[in-house]
Amino acid sequence: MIRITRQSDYAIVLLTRLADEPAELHNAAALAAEAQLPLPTVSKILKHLARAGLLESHRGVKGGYTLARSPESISVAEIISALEGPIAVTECIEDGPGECSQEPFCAVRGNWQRINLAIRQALEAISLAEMTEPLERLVSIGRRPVEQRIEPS
Amino acid sequence: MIRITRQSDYAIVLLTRLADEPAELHNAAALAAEAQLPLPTVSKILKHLARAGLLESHRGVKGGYTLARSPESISVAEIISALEGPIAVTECIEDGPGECSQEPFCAVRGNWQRINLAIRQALEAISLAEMTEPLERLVSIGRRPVEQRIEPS
DNA sequence: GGAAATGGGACTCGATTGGTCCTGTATTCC
DNA sequence: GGAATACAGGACCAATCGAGTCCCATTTCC
Repeated sequence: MIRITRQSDYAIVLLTRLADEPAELHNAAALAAEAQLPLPTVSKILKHLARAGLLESHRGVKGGYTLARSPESISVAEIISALEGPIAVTECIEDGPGECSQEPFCAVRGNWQRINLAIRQALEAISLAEMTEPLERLVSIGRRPVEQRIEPS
Repeated sequence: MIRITRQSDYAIVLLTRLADEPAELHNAAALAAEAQLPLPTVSKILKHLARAGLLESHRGVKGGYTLARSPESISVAEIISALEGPIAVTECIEDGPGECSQEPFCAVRGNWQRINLAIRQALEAISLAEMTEPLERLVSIGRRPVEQRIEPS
């Protein structure tokens, strides 16, 4: 269904909370309460984000998480990749060349790669900072990918 | 994983075969053999495409399928929608306003709608005809969505 | 040393998808 | 007119995947 997982969706919601107060440490319990999501799930997501390098974690009492980088430099594509692995619209794209038995007969694989690239670039062009902004300022979502996509790859 | 279903993938492969010989009737068995896919699965996919109006079917001996429209006028987005329903990156987008209990607190829903729109437009901009073309001619995949996406919606 | 927090898994349950099969209906050909 | 062929529509099963929970180890602060 061209669907991201619910966890990626949650992740973005949680990260926007962290982006609101970048200087402070937020622990999993507080974030879960704020976002009205179950604690174990929130905890799991935060762990993944920390392992991917998007969050810095601090253990122990008074521990918690902060953004590892500025919200402007974190893209939606990175967040999704952190939880779901590389962005690949079709199985054959993720598997890489040679894994699909149909490949010799398949006339469309290369074109899927192009589509996949277009989607990935669209997601890379949107920063976490933009996701926190109200809608009016977000016309750039429609525009930003343009420059990147025009140049041949 | 931002993944389309395998059936949508198959559908595009099958449709490219139909697009190669638009004037002739192709039955399910022949298409299955050409694409090296199991007949029941191919048959199911073709039925869905026919019901969605992308294929015209002819029953009886010597029956089969043809494209209902020219390959240029069928978009990848239509094909995916025919098999998977409307393109919606997140649950809350598909459900429509009011269905998500988090909605009053959710600051990012509107932004997801924008992202979803960008992806949908990228898929709408690619025609079945383009999927059949060799890679060199496909720089347009990277360029086509631009004009549509710039205009405010 | 105890409490509180993250780190890293294993595990279960449910939904979705992939795939098959069966019955009915329309069409063609003999 | 009957038989063969091919689509229409859905029921059905199995496998996979995602969501969510739980447990235990490790670190840090008081």
